Amino acid sequence: MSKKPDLLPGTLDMLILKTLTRAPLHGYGIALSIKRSSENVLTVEEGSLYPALQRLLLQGWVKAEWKKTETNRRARYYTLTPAGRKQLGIELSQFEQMIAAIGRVLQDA
Amino acid sequence: MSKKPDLLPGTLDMLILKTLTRAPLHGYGIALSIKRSSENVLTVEEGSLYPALQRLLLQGWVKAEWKKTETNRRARYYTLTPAGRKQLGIELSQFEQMIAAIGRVLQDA
DNA sequence: TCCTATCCATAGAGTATCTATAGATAGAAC
DNA sequence: GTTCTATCTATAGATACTCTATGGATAGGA
Repeated sequence: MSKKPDLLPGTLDMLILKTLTRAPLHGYGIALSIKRSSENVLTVEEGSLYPALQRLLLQGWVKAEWKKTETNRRARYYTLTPAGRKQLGIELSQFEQMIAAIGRVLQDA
Repeated sequence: MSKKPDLLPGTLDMLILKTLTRAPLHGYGIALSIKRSSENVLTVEEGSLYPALQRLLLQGWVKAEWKKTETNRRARYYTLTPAGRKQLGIELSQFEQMIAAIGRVLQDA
C-alpha cells in the first residue's frame, strides 16, 4: 500500500545532527524534538531513527552514553562530536544548494 | 563507494512534471532542461530518468508519443496529462510544506 | 493491577537512486 | 568515407533510506 514518507528522504541525518547541537538527547527525545519544532509535520519513526543513529555512531559523528533520564529511566544519550559538527555544516550547505536549485526549476517560466 | 545523490530523493517526479508544463519533451530533453534551469546543480542520470518516466506513464500522469526531433532523430515525446497536472499540484504543496518544516527545525535556536 | 507514556532496538519490505552497460543514428570533422 | 561526438532510448544490479511491524522493558498514574 506504499505510504508517503513522513520526511524528505536523505534529510534525517542532518535533522538529527542539528537537533543535537542544542543538547545531548536520547533517541526518543530526538524524535519528539523534531516533531515539535517542525510543528507536527515531520515524524521520525523508530525504524528510521535507530538505524540512523547507528549510522551516525559508526561515522563518528555522534557518541553515545547510557544515563538516567529526569524521570529516572535508563536511556542512551547521544552527543554531537566535533566531526559531527563539521559534517552538519557540509550537509546544511549541500541541502541549501539543492533547495535553491529545485526552486529555480520550479519557478522557471 | 556510495556516492551522494545528484538530487534530493523523492523530488524527481515533481521536477519532471513541472518541466513538462512548459512543453512536451523527450527524455533527453527533460534531463537537459532540468540541468540547465538548475544551473548545473541537478543532474538527472539515465538510470533514474527512464524508470521515473515509466512510473509516470503507468500512473497516467504523462503520455508518450514517438516523433521526429528538430534534428531529424527518432524520440519519445512525453506530454503532461490533466491528472499529471493535478498530481504536480499535490506534490508541490507537500514539498513546500516539508521544506518549511525542515526550515523550522534547522532554525530552531 | 492495569494502562499509558517512555525508552530501546531489529527484521523485512518497498521505493528511489546510482553506476554500468548496451544499442542506434545524425551530422560534423577530418 | 571514416571516425567522432552529441543525441536518444532503455535495462540490470547494487545501494541506501525509509516504512511497517515486532518485541521487549519500566516508571508512574488511575
